Amino acid sequence: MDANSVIKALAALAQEHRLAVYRLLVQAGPEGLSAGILADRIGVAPSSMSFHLAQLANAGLVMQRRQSRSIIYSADFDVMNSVMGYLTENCCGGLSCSPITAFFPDVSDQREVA
Amino acid sequence: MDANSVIKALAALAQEHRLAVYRLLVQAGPEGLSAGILADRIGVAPSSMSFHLAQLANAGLVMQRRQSRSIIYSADFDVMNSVMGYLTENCCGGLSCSPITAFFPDVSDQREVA
DNA sequence: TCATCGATTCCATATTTATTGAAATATCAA
DNA sequence: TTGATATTTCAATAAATATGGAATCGATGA
Repeated sequence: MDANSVIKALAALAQEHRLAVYRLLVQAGPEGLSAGILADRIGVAPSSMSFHLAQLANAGLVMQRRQSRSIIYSADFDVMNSVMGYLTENCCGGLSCSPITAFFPDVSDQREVA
Repeated sequence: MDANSVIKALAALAQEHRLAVYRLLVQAGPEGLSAGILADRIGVAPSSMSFHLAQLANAGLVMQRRQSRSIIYSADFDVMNSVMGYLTENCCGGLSCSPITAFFPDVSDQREVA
């Protein structure tokens, strides 16, 4: 994965609402969530949500499919996978930064988005 | 680690020059590199480099120490470690996105910064 | 067909970010 | 002290980002 793609993905996630959206989509699994539901849950105008979803899609972090009138978004793990690989490879000392040493969940942070 | 800290770290890395700086500092190890050397290597004005280093420092990704007239920056892996943990925990399906499946280096990308 | 619903695009605006020259600060050496 | 060096801060500017109302597009059902 090239640096440009990594930057696009990091920039997509480096925003309060988009990070929250991505977390919701990860939770939601393959079924995904519609743009409208996401706008409601996050609390932004539909047009703003479209803007943010476009960024996530442009970074390759989410997939979209039409289902009747709704457009359903779902997390696509491929890019996230590559980003994690890039960071591990290029931005970690090779010793730390591994999820093995950081895997324990921060329970206090579990409900802050929904 | 709270979402805000993650966002700050991701935003710090989601910029061409800053990502390049961080990679250089990871390569450089604990000895680090001075602000001037970094400005030269990256190819930006000293004041621009100060701006970017301030963002990395504010995100907690780098440490600084004065050594004579120079200020030496070095990578601090703690925050990166936490970010990796947060992403693994909250933004990955729990199945993929693990460095175990993405660990193999992209050799073609090794020299693009330096 | 027509009204409606869900989502996006367009537009205007406000905010944030990035950039660099110039000035200010800190250190050192003569 | 004076001058040179390294870095940051300040100021001005340009560019990118985020926001939401209004208009538009697509799909559905009566």
